[in-house]
Amino acid sequence: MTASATRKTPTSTELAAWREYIEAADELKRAVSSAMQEQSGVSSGDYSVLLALSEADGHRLRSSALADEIGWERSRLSHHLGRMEKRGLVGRDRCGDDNRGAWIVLTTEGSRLFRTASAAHFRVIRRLFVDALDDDELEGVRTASATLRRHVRSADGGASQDD
Amino acid sequence: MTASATRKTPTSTELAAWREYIEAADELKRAVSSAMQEQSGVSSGDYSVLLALSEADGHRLRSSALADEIGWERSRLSHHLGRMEKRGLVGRDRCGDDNRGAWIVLTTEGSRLFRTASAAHFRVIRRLFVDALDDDELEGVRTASATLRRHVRSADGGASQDD
DNA sequence: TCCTCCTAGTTGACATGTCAATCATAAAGG
DNA sequence: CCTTTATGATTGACATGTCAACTAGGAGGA
Repeated sequence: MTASATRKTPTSTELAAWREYIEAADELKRAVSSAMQEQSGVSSGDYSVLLALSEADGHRLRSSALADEIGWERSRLSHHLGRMEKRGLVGRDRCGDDNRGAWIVLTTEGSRLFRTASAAHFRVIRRLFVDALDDDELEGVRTASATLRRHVRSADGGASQDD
Repeated sequence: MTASATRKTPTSTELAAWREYIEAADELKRAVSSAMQEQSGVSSGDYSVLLALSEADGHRLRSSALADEIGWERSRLSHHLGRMEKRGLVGRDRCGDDNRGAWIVLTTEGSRLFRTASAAHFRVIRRLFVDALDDDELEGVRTASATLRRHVRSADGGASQDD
């Protein structure tokens, strides 16, 4: 906001850092998804949903609570739940006191698959991510990521701080 | 590969780092895409393609060279080029010595849009990414990202080093 | 009651990605 | 030449995401 604000264009070093960063994240995400899919038949999206439901009270959540929990848009979740329901991983229970929606519940099959997928998830994260970095690097990545998230969230609300 | 190999499951600290990392990347990517789309009507995918073509000799590339350049699968690029062609951003020139494909060329409109989009791209990257980190953090992110990419690439080829 | 507004969630259209199959041309070998 | 095989690229089916529009039920007030 001060000295650097006079420069509109990132330096080539800064751009290179951006490019490394975003491509690394893409490649990692793709590799993790494909390994998880292959090892357990569960995508990262499926896994987020299953994890949130597993940790929820009674293995069930209202769809908007679930969306908040995993940080998804409602419509994205709605589409995804439809697909998971077709596969028998989740179901819906009518909710007495509010008929606008229902509880999203983990089915027996969903629980079973989640246990399998967790093991695969842990192996994959260890192999592709944790094993690549030492403790200091890992800590550096964690704090930088947290900083970036805070920054993006604050910039998004107050948008158009450009120029 | 040694001490840590006896542990199958990442520690909760390691998992937390993974989660911060991947969510930060997702949020950043989404924020950047949406800001670029809004400011210039060009998505990050479009931008990669336009950038590669702009830097190419004669503003043209064979489709597989372009795919290598930006690290995409062929079919992904093919679909994307189809959409960009419909919008008039790229075209195809028959290639004399090998009739299996064509040169992908930047149209005048494509060049024009690329210039606009570059300005937006720089502003957005600066605002959402570069401004969030100091020089040391940026350098840390760059090296950690490079390390991760190397690791993923080597693990992907030789896959299934699990257990 | 009934009108209005809010909230929960779904839907449809479309952009984007992946995978496997296919097509056309090139290159090699008889 | 004429098969066979390799290469460049597209296609179709389908998974996944986004956005805007819509449905339906709750809540408050005249």
